[in-house]
Amino acid sequence: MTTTPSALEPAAPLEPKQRADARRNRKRILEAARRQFSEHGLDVHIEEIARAAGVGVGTVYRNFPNKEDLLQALVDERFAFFAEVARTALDDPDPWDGFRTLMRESARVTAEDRAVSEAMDQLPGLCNHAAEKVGLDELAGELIERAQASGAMRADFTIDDIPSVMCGLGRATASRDDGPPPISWERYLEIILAGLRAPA
Amino acid sequence: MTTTPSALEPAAPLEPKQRADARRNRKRILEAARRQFSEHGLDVHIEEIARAAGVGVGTVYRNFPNKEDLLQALVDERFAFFAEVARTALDDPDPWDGFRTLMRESARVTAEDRAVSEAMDQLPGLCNHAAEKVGLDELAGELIERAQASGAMRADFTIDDIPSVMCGLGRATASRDDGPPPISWERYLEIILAGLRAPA
DNA sequence: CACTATACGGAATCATGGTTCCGCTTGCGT
DNA sequence: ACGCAAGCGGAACCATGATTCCGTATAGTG
Repeated sequence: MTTTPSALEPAAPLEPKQRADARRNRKRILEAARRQFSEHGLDVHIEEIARAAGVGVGTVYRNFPNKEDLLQALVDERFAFFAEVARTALDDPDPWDGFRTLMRESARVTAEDRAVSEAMDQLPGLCNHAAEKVGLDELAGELIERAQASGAMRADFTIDDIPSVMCGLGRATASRDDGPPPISWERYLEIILAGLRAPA
Repeated sequence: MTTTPSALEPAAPLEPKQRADARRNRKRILEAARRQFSEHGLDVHIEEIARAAGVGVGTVYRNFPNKEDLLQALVDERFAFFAEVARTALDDPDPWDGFRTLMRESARVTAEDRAVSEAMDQLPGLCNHAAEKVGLDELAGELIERAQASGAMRADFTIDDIPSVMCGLGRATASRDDGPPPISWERYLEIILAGLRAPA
Protein backbone atom coordinates (compact mmCIF):
# COMPACT_ATOMS: atom_id res chain seq x y z
CA MET A 1 0.00 0.00 0.00
CA THR A 2 2.28 2.76 -1.28
CA THR A 3 1.38 6.37 -1.84
CA THR A 4 1.01 7.46 -5.43
CA PRO A 5 -0.86 10.02 -7.52
CA SER A 6 -4.01 8.35 -8.67
CA ALA A 7 -5.70 6.25 -11.33
CA LEU A 8 -8.03 7.68 -13.89
CA GLU A 9 -10.69 5.17 -14.56
CA PRO A 10 -13.40 6.94 -16.50
CA ALA A 11 -10.78 8.41 -18.81
CA ALA A 12 -12.30 6.78 -21.84
CA PRO A 13 -11.87 9.75 -24.19
CA LEU A 14 -8.12 9.77 -23.63
CA GLU A 15 -6.94 6.37 -24.78
CA PRO A 16 -9.56 5.45 -27.34
CA LYS A 17 -7.62 2.71 -29.11
CA GLN A 18 -6.73 -0.30 -27.07
CA ARG A 19 -7.00 -3.92 -27.87
CA ALA A 20 -10.38 -5.50 -27.27
CA ASP A 21 -9.02 -8.14 -24.92
CA ALA A 22 -7.27 -5.49 -22.89
CA ARG A 23 -10.51 -3.62 -22.41
CA ARG A 24 -12.23 -6.83 -21.43
CA ASN A 25 -9.52 -7.67 -18.93
CA ARG A 26 -9.69 -4.28 -17.27
CA LYS A 27 -13.40 -4.79 -16.75
CA ARG A 28 -12.82 -8.23 -15.30
CA ILE A 29 -10.16 -6.91 -12.96
CA LEU A 30 -12.45 -4.20 -11.69
CA GLU A 31 -15.22 -6.69 -11.10
CA ALA A 32 -12.97 -9.13 -9.33
CA ALA A 33 -11.43 -6.39 -7.23
CA ARG A 34 -14.86 -5.15 -6.30
CA ARG A 35 -15.88 -8.55 -5.05
CA GLN A 36 -12.59 -9.40 -3.36
CA PHE A 37 -12.13 -6.08 -1.61
CA SER A 38 -15.67 -5.94 -0.37
CA GLU A 39 -15.52 -9.48 0.90
CA HIS A 40 -12.04 -9.56 2.40
CA GLY A 41 -11.19 -5.94 3.05
CA LEU A 42 -8.05 -4.01 2.28
CA ASP A 43 -5.76 -6.95 2.88
CA VAL A 44 -6.64 -9.04 -0.16
CA HIS A 45 -3.58 -9.95 -2.11
CA ILE A 46 -3.27 -8.56 -5.58
CA GLU A 47 -2.64 -12.12 -6.59
CA GLU A 48 -6.10 -13.09 -5.34
CA ILE A 49 -7.68 -10.39 -7.40
CA ALA A 50 -5.70 -11.44 -10.43
CA ARG A 51 -6.68 -15.06 -9.97
CA ALA A 52 -10.33 -14.13 -9.48
CA ALA A 53 -10.17 -12.05 -12.64
CA GLY A 54 -8.51 -14.85 -14.54
CA VAL A 55 -5.43 -12.80 -15.41
CA GLY A 56 -1.86 -12.54 -14.20
CA VAL A 57 -0.69 -10.00 -11.67
CA GLY A 58 1.20 -8.22 -14.39
CA THR A 59 -2.05 -7.43 -16.11
CA VAL A 60 -3.48 -5.95 -12.95
CA TYR A 61 -0.45 -3.70 -12.62
CA ARG A 62 -0.63 -2.63 -16.23
CA ASN A 63 -4.08 -1.24 -15.52
CA PHE A 64 -3.46 0.13 -12.05
CA PRO A 65 0.05 1.26 -11.12
CA ASN A 66 -0.38 -0.03 -7.61
CA LYS A 67 -2.80 -1.49 -5.12
CA GLU A 68 -3.86 1.84 -3.73
CA ASP A 69 -4.80 3.19 -7.13
CA LEU A 70 -7.00 0.19 -7.73
CA LEU A 71 -8.63 0.70 -4.38
CA GLN A 72 -9.12 4.37 -5.12
CA ALA A 73 -11.01 3.51 -8.29
CA LEU A 74 -13.36 1.32 -6.32
CA VAL A 75 -13.83 3.75 -3.46
CA ASP A 76 -14.60 6.40 -6.04
CA GLU A 77 -17.41 4.26 -7.35
CA ARG A 78 -18.92 3.92 -3.90
CA PHE A 79 -18.71 7.61 -3.16
CA ALA A 80 -20.22 8.43 -6.51
CA PHE A 81 -23.14 6.31 -5.43
CA PHE A 82 -23.39 8.10 -2.10
CA ALA A 83 -23.48 11.43 -3.91
CA GLU A 84 -26.19 10.18 -6.18
CA VAL A 85 -28.25 9.09 -3.21
CA ALA A 86 -27.67 12.42 -1.53
CA ARG A 87 -28.84 14.25 -4.63
CA THR A 88 -32.12 12.39 -4.83
CA ALA A 89 -32.50 12.65 -1.05
CA LEU A 90 -32.50 16.40 -1.42
CA ASP A 91 -35.79 16.06 -3.26
CA ASP A 92 -37.46 14.48 -0.28
CA PRO A 93 -40.03 16.91 1.09
CA ASP A 94 -39.23 15.80 4.62
CA PRO A 95 -35.70 16.96 5.55
CA TRP A 96 -35.24 14.33 8.20
CA ASP A 97 -36.31 11.56 5.88
CA GLY A 98 -33.93 12.86 3.28
CA PHE A 99 -31.06 12.71 5.71
CA ARG A 100 -32.15 9.32 6.90
CA THR A 101 -32.13 8.04 3.34
CA LEU A 102 -28.55 9.10 2.80
CA MET A 103 -27.50 7.48 6.04
CA ARG A 104 -29.38 4.30 5.33
CA GLU A 105 -27.99 3.77 1.86
CA SER A 106 -24.48 4.66 2.97
CA ALA A 107 -24.75 2.31 5.91
CA ARG A 108 -25.97 -0.51 3.74
CA VAL A 109 -23.14 -0.18 1.26
CA THR A 110 -20.59 0.35 3.98
CA ALA A 111 -21.76 -2.75 5.76
CA GLU A 112 -21.75 -4.76 2.56
CA ASP A 113 -18.35 -3.64 1.35
CA ARG A 114 -15.78 -4.29 4.01
CA ALA A 115 -13.16 -2.24 2.21
CA VAL A 116 -15.13 0.98 2.47
CA SER A 117 -15.02 1.37 6.22
CA GLU A 118 -11.51 -0.03 6.39
CA ALA A 119 -10.45 2.64 3.95
CA MET A 120 -12.29 5.30 5.94
CA ASP A 121 -10.39 4.06 8.95
CA GLN A 122 -6.95 3.48 7.52
CA LEU A 123 -6.78 5.64 4.41
CA PRO A 124 -8.92 8.67 5.12
CA GLY A 125 -7.02 10.69 2.55
CA LEU A 126 -8.18 8.38 -0.17
CA CYS A 127 -11.76 8.77 0.97
CA ASN A 128 -11.60 12.53 1.27
CA HIS A 129 -10.31 12.63 -2.24
CA ALA A 130 -13.19 10.50 -3.44
CA ALA A 131 -15.70 12.62 -1.53
CA GLU A 132 -14.37 15.84 -2.97
CA LYS A 133 -14.42 14.50 -6.49
CA VAL A 134 -18.20 14.08 -6.28
CA GLY A 135 -19.01 17.03 -4.06
CA LEU A 136 -20.41 14.79 -1.39
CA ASP A 137 -19.69 17.20 1.44
CA GLU A 138 -21.79 19.96 -0.03
CA LEU A 139 -24.69 17.64 -0.65
CA ALA A 140 -24.56 16.04 2.77
CA GLY A 141 -24.02 19.43 4.37
CA GLU A 142 -27.17 20.71 2.75
CA LEU A 143 -29.10 17.69 3.93
CA ILE A 144 -27.93 18.24 7.49
CA GLU A 145 -28.65 21.92 7.43
CA ARG A 146 -32.18 21.37 6.31
CA ALA A 147 -32.81 18.68 8.86
CA GLN A 148 -31.60 20.99 11.59
CA ALA A 149 -33.56 23.93 10.27
CA SER A 150 -36.68 21.81 10.44
CA GLY A 151 -35.91 21.14 14.08
CA ALA A 152 -35.68 17.40 13.62
CA MET A 153 -31.93 17.04 14.16
CA ARG A 154 -29.81 17.94 17.17
CA ALA A 155 -28.14 21.25 16.46
CA ASP A 156 -24.56 20.34 17.30
CA PHE A 157 -24.14 17.78 14.56
CA THR A 158 -21.83 18.77 11.72
CA ILE A 159 -20.92 17.63 8.29
CA ASP A 160 -17.46 16.98 9.70
CA ASP A 161 -18.93 14.34 11.96
CA ILE A 162 -20.28 12.26 9.12
CA PRO A 163 -17.05 10.52 8.17
CA SER A 164 -16.41 9.54 11.77
CA VAL A 165 -19.91 8.26 12.25
CA MET A 166 -19.93 6.26 9.03
CA CYS A 167 -16.52 4.81 9.81
CA GLY A 168 -17.71 3.84 13.25
CA LEU A 169 -20.80 2.27 11.80
CA GLY A 170 -18.82 0.28 9.31
CA ARG A 171 -16.33 -1.03 11.80
CA ALA A 172 -18.97 -1.70 14.43
CA THR A 173 -21.03 -3.84 12.09
CA ALA A 174 -18.23 -5.60 10.26
CA SER A 175 -18.45 -9.35 10.57
CA ARG A 176 -15.32 -10.92 11.96
CA ASP A 177 -14.15 -14.47 11.49
CA ASP A 178 -13.61 -14.87 15.17
CA GLY A 179 -15.94 -13.63 17.89
CA PRO A 180 -19.72 -13.48 17.89
CA PRO A 181 -21.65 -11.92 15.01
CA PRO A 182 -21.71 -8.13 15.28
CA ILE A 183 -24.72 -5.94 15.71
CA SER A 184 -26.69 -5.61 12.49
CA TRP A 185 -26.15 -2.39 10.59
CA GLU A 186 -29.87 -1.74 10.60
CA ARG A 187 -30.05 -1.72 14.35
CA TYR A 188 -26.87 0.23 14.78
CA LEU A 189 -28.15 2.81 12.36
CA GLU A 190 -31.42 3.00 14.25
CA ILE A 191 -29.53 3.80 17.43
CA ILE A 192 -27.42 6.44 15.76
CA LEU A 193 -30.40 8.06 14.10
CA ALA A 194 -32.32 8.05 17.35
CA GLY A 195 -29.32 9.69 18.95
CA LEU A 196 -29.20 12.34 16.25
CA ARG A 197 -32.79 13.45 16.63
CA ALA A 198 -33.17 16.74 18.38
CA PRO A 199 -33.52 16.13 22.12
CA ALA A 200 -37.05 16.66 23.37
CA MET B 1 1.15 -10.95 14.67
CA THR B 2 1.17 -14.72 14.97
CA THR B 3 -1.23 -16.85 16.95
CA THR B 4 0.09 -18.30 20.16
CA PRO B 5 -1.14 -19.50 23.57
CA SER B 6 -0.81 -16.55 25.89
CA ALA B 7 1.37 -14.61 28.27
CA LEU B 8 1.01 -14.80 31.98
CA GLU B 9 1.92 -11.49 33.46
CA PRO B 10 0.77 -11.53 37.05
CA ALA B 11 2.40 -14.92 37.56
CA ALA B 12 4.63 -13.66 40.32
CA PRO B 13 4.36 -16.71 42.55
CA LEU B 14 5.72 -18.97 39.83
CA GLU B 15 9.17 -17.61 39.04
CA PRO B 16 10.15 -16.00 42.32
CA LYS B 17 13.86 -15.73 41.66
CA GLN B 18 14.93 -13.53 38.79
CA ARG B 19 17.63 -10.97 38.59
CA ALA B 20 16.76 -7.47 39.70
CA ASP B 21 17.64 -5.86 36.39
CA ALA B 22 15.47 -8.36 34.57
CA ARG B 23 12.51 -7.45 36.71
CA ARG B 24 13.18 -3.79 36.11
CA ASN B 25 13.40 -4.31 32.36
CA ARG B 26 10.13 -6.16 32.19
CA LYS B 27 8.47 -3.25 33.91
CA ARG B 28 10.05 -0.81 31.50
CA ILE B 29 8.98 -2.85 28.52
CA LEU B 30 5.42 -2.94 29.73
CA GLU B 31 5.42 0.80 30.27
CA ALA B 32 6.95 1.53 26.92
CA ALA B 33 4.58 -0.86 25.16
CA ARG B 34 1.65 0.75 26.90
CA ARG B 35 2.64 4.15 25.63
CA GLN B 36 3.65 3.07 22.15
CA PHE B 37 0.64 0.89 21.49
CA SER B 38 -1.79 3.44 22.75
CA GLU B 39 -0.22 6.19 20.72
CA HIS B 40 0.51 4.38 17.46
CA GLY B 41 -1.86 1.43 17.48
CA LEU B 42 -1.23 -2.19 16.69
CA ASP B 43 1.34 -1.45 14.03
CA VAL B 44 4.16 -0.23 16.24
CA HIS B 45 7.32 -2.12 15.60
CA ILE B 46 8.66 -4.23 18.39
CA GLU B 47 11.87 -2.40 17.75
CA GLU B 48 10.18 0.90 18.66
CA ILE B 49 8.97 -0.52 21.91
CA ALA B 50 12.41 -1.90 22.66
CA ARG B 51 14.02 1.42 21.90
CA ALA B 52 11.48 3.29 24.02
CA ALA B 53 12.11 0.88 26.86
CA GLY B 54 15.83 1.28 26.48
CA VAL B 55 16.44 -2.40 25.83
CA GLY B 56 17.14 -4.62 22.83
CA VAL B 57 14.48 -6.52 20.94
CA GLY B 58 15.85 -9.74 22.32
CA THR B 59 14.92 -8.64 25.79
CA VAL B 60 11.39 -7.90 24.73
CA TYR B 61 11.08 -11.38 23.28
CA ARG B 62 12.54 -12.97 26.39
CA ASN B 63 9.63 -11.50 28.33
CA PHE B 64 6.90 -11.96 25.75
CA PRO B 65 7.19 -14.83 23.25
CA ASN B 66 5.69 -12.68 20.53
CA LYS B 67 4.02 -9.40 19.74
CA GLU B 68 0.52 -10.70 20.26
CA ASP B 69 1.30 -11.94 23.74
CA LEU B 70 2.62 -8.55 24.69
CA LEU B 71 -0.50 -6.94 23.32
CA GLN B 72 -2.65 -9.42 25.17
CA ALA B 73 -1.02 -8.43 28.44
CA LEU B 74 -1.87 -4.81 27.80
CA VAL B 75 -5.40 -5.46 26.63
CA ASP B 76 -5.90 -7.54 29.73
CA GLU B 77 -4.99 -4.52 31.82
CA ARG B 78 -7.57 -2.37 30.08
CA PHE B 79 -10.31 -4.91 30.39
CA ALA B 80 -9.50 -5.43 34.04
CA PHE B 81 -10.10 -1.72 34.41
CA PHE B 82 -13.41 -1.93 32.55
CA ALA B 83 -14.50 -4.71 34.87
CA GLU B 84 -13.54 -2.66 37.89
CA VAL B 85 -15.58 0.25 36.61
CA ALA B 86 -18.50 -2.04 35.92
CA ARG B 87 -18.33 -3.40 39.43
CA THR B 88 -18.48 -0.02 41.08
CA ALA B 89 -21.13 1.08 38.56
CA LEU B 90 -23.35 -1.69 39.86
CA ASP B 91 -23.48 0.21 43.12
CA ASP B 92 -25.04 3.20 41.48
CA PRO B 93 -28.61 3.53 42.69
CA ASP B 94 -29.69 4.76 39.26
CA PRO B 95 -29.41 1.88 36.76
CA TRP B 96 -29.10 4.16 33.79
CA ASP B 97 -26.36 6.21 35.41
CA GLY B 98 -24.53 3.02 36.25
CA PHE B 99 -24.62 1.92 32.65
CA ARG B 100 -23.64 5.36 31.51
CA THR B 101 -20.64 5.30 33.80
CA LEU B 102 -19.37 2.05 32.32
CA MET B 103 -19.82 3.40 28.81
CA ARG B 104 -18.16 6.69 29.63
CA GLU B 105 -15.07 5.21 31.21
CA SER B 106 -14.75 2.60 28.51
CA ALA B 107 -15.12 5.23 25.84
CA ARG B 108 -12.51 7.42 27.43
CA VAL B 109 -9.93 4.69 27.64
CA THR B 110 -10.78 3.37 24.20
CA ALA B 111 -10.38 6.82 22.76
CA GLU B 112 -7.10 7.37 24.57
CA ASP B 113 -5.57 4.02 23.71
CA ARG B 114 -5.59 3.51 20.00
CA ALA B 115 -4.64 -0.14 20.33
CA VAL B 116 -7.79 -1.05 22.20
CA SER B 117 -10.27 -0.37 19.45
CA GLU B 118 -7.87 -1.64 16.81
CA ALA B 119 -7.65 -4.88 18.73
CA MET B 120 -11.43 -5.02 19.07
CA ASP B 121 -11.57 -4.55 15.34
CA GLN B 122 -8.77 -6.79 14.16
CA LEU B 123 -8.21 -9.27 16.97
CA PRO B 124 -11.59 -9.83 18.57
CA GLY B 125 -10.48 -13.19 19.89
CA LEU B 126 -7.84 -11.54 21.98
CA CYS B 127 -10.42 -9.15 23.43
CA ASN B 128 -12.98 -11.84 24.13
CA HIS B 129 -10.32 -13.71 25.99
CA ALA B 130 -9.51 -10.63 28.05
CA ALA B 131 -13.19 -9.98 28.72
CA GLU B 132 -13.80 -13.52 29.87
CA LYS B 133 -10.83 -13.48 32.16
CA VAL B 134 -12.40 -10.68 34.19
CA GLY B 135 -16.04 -11.63 33.81
CA LEU B 136 -16.84 -8.40 32.06
CA ASP B 137 -19.79 -9.82 30.16
CA GLU B 138 -21.66 -10.81 33.30
CA LEU B 139 -21.07 -7.43 34.87
CA ALA B 140 -22.07 -5.47 31.81
CA GLY B 141 -25.00 -7.79 31.21
CA GLU B 142 -26.26 -7.10 34.69
CA LEU B 143 -25.89 -3.37 34.14
CA ILE B 144 -27.89 -3.56 30.93
CA GLU B 145 -30.58 -5.73 32.42
CA ARG B 146 -31.13 -3.30 35.27
CA ALA B 147 -31.22 -0.31 32.98
CA GLN B 148 -33.84 -2.01 30.85
CA ALA B 149 -35.85 -3.17 33.85
CA SER B 150 -35.99 0.41 35.03
CA GLY B 151 -37.41 1.37 31.67
CA ALA B 152 -34.58 3.73 30.83
CA MET B 153 -33.00 1.70 28.07
CA ARG B 154 -34.42 0.52 24.79
CA ALA B 155 -35.40 -3.11 25.21
CA ASP B 156 -33.72 -4.57 22.15
CA PHE B 157 -30.17 -3.78 23.24
CA THR B 158 -28.06 -6.76 24.23
CA ILE B 159 -24.78 -7.47 25.93
CA ASP B 160 -23.66 -8.89 22.58
CA ASP B 161 -23.99 -5.44 21.07
CA ILE B 162 -21.51 -3.86 23.44
CA PRO B 163 -18.32 -5.01 21.70
CA SER B 164 -19.59 -3.74 18.38
CA VAL B 165 -20.62 -0.42 19.79
CA MET B 166 -17.38 0.13 21.66
CA CYS B 167 -15.37 -0.84 18.62
CA GLY B 168 -17.38 1.56 16.50
CA LEU B 169 -16.88 4.29 19.04
CA GLY B 170 -13.17 3.73 19.16
CA ARG B 171 -12.70 3.71 15.43
CA ALA B 172 -15.04 6.63 14.89
CA THR B 173 -13.18 8.85 17.30
CA ALA B 174 -9.65 7.74 16.48
CA SER B 175 -7.51 10.64 15.37
CA ARG B 176 -5.91 10.06 11.99
CA ASP B 177 -2.79 11.69 10.67
CA ASP B 178 -4.50 12.64 7.48
CA GLY B 179 -8.01 14.03 7.23
CA PRO B 180 -9.84 16.40 9.57
CA PRO B 181 -9.97 15.76 13.30
CA PRO B 182 -12.63 13.19 14.16
CA ILE B 183 -15.69 13.72 16.27
CA SER B 184 -14.84 13.89 19.96
CA TRP B 185 -15.52 10.73 21.93
CA GLU B 186 -17.64 12.69 24.36
CA ARG B 187 -20.02 13.85 21.68
CA TYR B 188 -20.12 10.49 19.95
CA LEU B 189 -20.90 8.83 23.24
CA GLU B 190 -23.65 11.33 23.87
CA ILE B 191 -25.25 10.41 20.57
CA ILE B 192 -25.01 6.71 21.24
CA LEU B 193 -26.41 7.06 24.72
CA ALA B 194 -29.25 9.20 23.47
CA GLY B 195 -29.91 6.51 20.91
CA LEU B 196 -29.96 3.83 23.56
CA ARG B 197 -32.55 5.47 25.77
CA ALA B 198 -35.94 3.87 25.60
CA PRO B 199 -37.96 5.55 22.84
CA ALA B 200 -40.66 7.84 24.18
C1' DC C 1 -1.52 -14.85 -44.28
C1' DA C 2 2.55 -12.37 -42.44
C1' DC C 3 3.98 -8.70 -39.20
C1' DT C 4 4.32 -5.86 -35.37
C1' DA C 5 2.68 -3.20 -31.68
C1' DT C 6 0.12 -4.30 -27.78
C1' DA C 7 -0.78 -7.41 -24.00
C1' DC C 8 -0.04 -11.13 -21.24
C1' DG C 9 1.66 -14.31 -17.36
C1' DG C 10 4.11 -15.25 -13.64
C1' DA C 11 8.88 -15.98 -11.90
C1' DA C 12 12.19 -13.01 -9.80
C1' DT C 13 13.09 -9.06 -7.05
C1' DC C 14 12.57 -5.93 -3.08
C1' DA C 15 11.00 -4.12 1.13
C1' DT C 16 9.19 -4.65 5.47
C1' DG C 17 8.90 -6.31 9.97
C1' DG C 18 8.51 -10.23 13.21
C1' DT C 19 11.44 -13.73 15.44
C1' DT C 20 15.68 -16.28 16.44
C1' DC C 21 20.44 -16.90 17.79
C1' DC C 22 24.64 -16.41 19.92
C1' DG C 23 28.75 -14.22 21.72
C1' DC C 24 29.27 -10.80 25.31
C1' DT C 25 27.85 -8.67 30.11
C1' DT C 26 26.72 -8.53 34.61
C1' DG C 27 24.16 -9.53 39.04
C1' DC C 28 24.91 -11.99 42.93
C1' DG C 29 26.07 -16.07 45.95
C1' DT C 30 30.44 -17.82 47.87
C1' DA D 1 37.43 -10.73 44.46
C1' DC D 2 35.78 -14.85 41.59
C1' DG D 3 32.94 -17.64 38.84
C1' DC D 4 29.06 -18.63 36.32
C1' DA D 5 24.21 -18.81 35.35
C1' DA D 6 20.91 -15.41 34.07
C1' DG D 7 20.31 -11.76 31.08
C1' DC D 8 21.43 -8.72 27.33
C1' DG D 9 21.79 -6.49 22.51
C1' DG D 10 21.18 -6.48 18.00
C1' DA D 11 22.74 -8.61 13.65
C1' DA D 12 21.03 -12.30 10.89
C1' DC D 13 17.24 -14.89 9.34
C1' DC D 14 12.64 -15.70 7.37
C1' DA D 15 8.03 -15.04 5.77
C1' DT D 16 4.92 -12.31 3.55
C1' DG D 17 3.27 -9.61 -0.01
C1' DA D 18 3.77 -5.69 -3.25
C1' DT D 19 5.96 -4.51 -7.58
C1' DT D 20 8.99 -5.19 -11.63
C1' DC D 21 10.74 -7.45 -15.77
C1' DC D 22 11.00 -9.84 -19.79
C1' DG D 23 10.27 -13.67 -22.93
C1' DT D 24 6.05 -15.22 -25.20
C1' DA D 25 1.40 -14.82 -27.27
C1' DT D 26 -1.99 -12.60 -30.11
C1' DA D 27 -5.33 -8.75 -31.82
C1' DG D 28 -5.48 -5.93 -35.54
C1' DT D 29 -3.81 -4.44 -40.01
C1' DG D 30 -2.26 -4.39 -44.89
